[in-house]
Amino acid sequence: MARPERKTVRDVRKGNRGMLLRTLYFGGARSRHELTGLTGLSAATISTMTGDLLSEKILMEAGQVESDGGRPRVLLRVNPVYAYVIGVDVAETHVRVELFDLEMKEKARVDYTLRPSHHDIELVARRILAGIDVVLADGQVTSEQVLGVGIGVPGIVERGSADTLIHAKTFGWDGVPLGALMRAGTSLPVFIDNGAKTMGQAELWFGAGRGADHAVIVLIGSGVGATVVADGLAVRGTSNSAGEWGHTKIEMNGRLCRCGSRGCLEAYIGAEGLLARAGVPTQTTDWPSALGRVLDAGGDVVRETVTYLGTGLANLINMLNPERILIGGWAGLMIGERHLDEIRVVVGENSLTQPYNATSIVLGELGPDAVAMGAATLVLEEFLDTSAPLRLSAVS
Amino acid sequence: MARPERKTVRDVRKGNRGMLLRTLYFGGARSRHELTGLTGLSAATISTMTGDLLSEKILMEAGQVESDGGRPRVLLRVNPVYAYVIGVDVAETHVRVELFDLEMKEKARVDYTLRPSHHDIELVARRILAGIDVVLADGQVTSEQVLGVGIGVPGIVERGSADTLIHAKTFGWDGVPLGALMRAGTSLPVFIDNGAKTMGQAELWFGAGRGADHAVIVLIGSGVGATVVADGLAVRGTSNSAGEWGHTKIEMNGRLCRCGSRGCLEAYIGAEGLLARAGVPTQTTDWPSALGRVLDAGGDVVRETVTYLGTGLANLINMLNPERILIGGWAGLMIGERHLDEIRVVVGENSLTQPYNATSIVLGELGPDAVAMGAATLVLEEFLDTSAPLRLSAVS
DNA sequence: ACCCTTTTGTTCACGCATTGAACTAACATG
DNA sequence: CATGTTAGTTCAATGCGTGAACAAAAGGGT
Repeated sequence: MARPERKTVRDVRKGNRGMLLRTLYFGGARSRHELTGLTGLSAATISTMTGDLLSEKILMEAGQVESDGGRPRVLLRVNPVYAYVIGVDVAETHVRVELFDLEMKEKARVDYTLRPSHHDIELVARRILAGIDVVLADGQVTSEQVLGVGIGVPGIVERGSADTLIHAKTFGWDGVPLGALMRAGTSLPVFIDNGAKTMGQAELWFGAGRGADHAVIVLIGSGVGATVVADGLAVRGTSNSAGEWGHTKIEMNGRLCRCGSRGCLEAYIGAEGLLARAGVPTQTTDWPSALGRVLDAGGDVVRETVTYLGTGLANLINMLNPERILIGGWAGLMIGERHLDEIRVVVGENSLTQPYNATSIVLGELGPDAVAMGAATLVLEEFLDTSAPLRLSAVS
Repeated sequence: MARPERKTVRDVRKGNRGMLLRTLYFGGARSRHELTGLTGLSAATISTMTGDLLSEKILMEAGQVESDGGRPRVLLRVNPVYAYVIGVDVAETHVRVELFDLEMKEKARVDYTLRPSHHDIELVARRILAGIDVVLADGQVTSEQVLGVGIGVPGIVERGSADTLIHAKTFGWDGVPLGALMRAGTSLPVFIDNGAKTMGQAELWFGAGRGADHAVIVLIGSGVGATVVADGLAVRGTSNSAGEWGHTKIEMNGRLCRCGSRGCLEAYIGAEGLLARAGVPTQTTDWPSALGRVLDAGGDVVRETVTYLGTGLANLINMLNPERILIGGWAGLMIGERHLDEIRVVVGENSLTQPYNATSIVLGELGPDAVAMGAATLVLEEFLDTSAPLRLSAVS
């Protein structure tokens, strides 16, 4: 019963402005005339609004197109260097900070390796803050030109009213206030979310999920997670921990999972569980190449993996009726590249006809590097929604 | 990426009016002064808006309350007899048509029994149309006073752009155009949805789900279904068939389900599957009392049922992170009344700590009769959103 | 050169929305 | 009956989208 907020006339402008910006952002350069059709707004409104956006330098002209016999159309586009966004990927082995322009072209990047023992939150925060300074310097961008910083972290991100806390067992983080630590070190707006979700967001906006209103983006690495998108929006749940697909039970009294429970999907299709089932020692090996060998060898373990994965996806289809399912994550891509057709067959056998026929199952396009990009997307989303002008340079 | 629609100043009014109406509908009688606080709107706007609604007779005055020392507050409330809504429950054994006022008080009802062989769609449509006339006559309400008809049907309701089609295997319905048949027989607006979902809607609005923004309403009868609510809205999926929880696989190579697949949750916790597992012949017996005997007898079958149900709910919690889970349906209520505490324990063992602690698991309040009421709620929802005045009597 | 046609883009009066401030209404108290 | 207090209304100001009139920028024909 999420009741809507009070609205005033100014909200109308904000909403329409956001819509126009989104059309130009995702639809590419268009003339004012075309925009009337695409947005449903009148020519008058388009004129005044693009006028505003041009003088704010959020839009720019992008050449002309002749229009047989009449005045040529002036194309408008989002100015990719109006502002920049920063995305951060906090993973087990590294902290990566990337600077993007508005078109999500990478302008600079810096990596810090993390020793397995050193997941101290304050160290991580220091690395991020240092990384921000580095990419700004490398990219020759001032802090005032940056709309914000998005951070993808492992574990559950609890967005309390007061502060966002992070719970990540594997990092030894239990209610860690990363948001507060960031705000202490930078004045940039900070957005934090689970890394699997930021990757899902990236696939949804720029990868194989483009244009889908109902989708599930499934992430299979050593762990297993999912991003659920319903009506174009990510489903977050009441404490922002929706999407824990990996710990969904697929077998009663099944294999022991590292979460302590039994029969979790992750224990079968997660890279660690898969390798363990194949008898590969999971301590020292290079996981990706080990997994490659297991998959190429074939046999029962691989067949079972396909069955478990397909059944898990079938459950998602029955429950959520998505129009598209994306398989991502390094392990997911390795399995999918080799066995997508067989997976589709298993899914078909285990889901209802109606929703199965409405779904297409495809591989992710962005690869495992998209966590930082997805995190930056959180900032971009805010910008497109509010199209808030930059804090200082609004007047210039 | 559900892009927002173009908005104009009039949409602002529509939205705010809807919000005001909802606050009065769910919050009970309030004074104009209180409404300013509850809606966030200014006193001026509240004044003009309530003025409109009063003269349209959508609102009415509801007495005064003294306010120490000053002018007394005049209470306003939704006028329960401003208009009426009709709800229809199409089930295996009967078609039920009910007339409600705006407060969802039943004003009239009529039942038609359906012989198992007679699920001919045209017969059902004729029964519904006849039922509408009967309840209008019984309730002494004219057709002009009715906002619309909501219909809850079994199976999958496909809301195509052209027409809504219904697929219900057990009825032998495969793409049946109930919407078109209704429009041929009545000029009232018609809303059709799956019966499990209308019941979920009823629980969400008027039952144990009141006020929950993220909830799952689980329906266990002979079949098993679920309504997923995220951010206050039902998740429908891309072809409106989300929520098929019953055919989610909980066991690889498990029991054969009537859907043809193996290991479906429904095969374990659905009434039919449960009775079969207990060795009760499912042909002629009176299911509810048979189920009562099985449950009271206890033993392995009951313990297993609790385990399967609890695990299934745990999966929902991990995946969707709801703040509340409602167990409904006649069989669900029977199981829940006897074993809710044990179910909670199983759920706790099979779900992640964080989301488990955020969820409360409760029984439905409305009983299995709520399908028609939920269907009528579809009409009510439309009314509260648009607060469209009645088609003819708007001027009066 | 000049005018006409076509298409694109802008300006402006109008209607409709919310709002704060000034104002009126309705009570209790002494 | 005057005063204080709270509730509710009215009105000018401001903001927004829109249609209609208007301006701009081309090509084509004479």
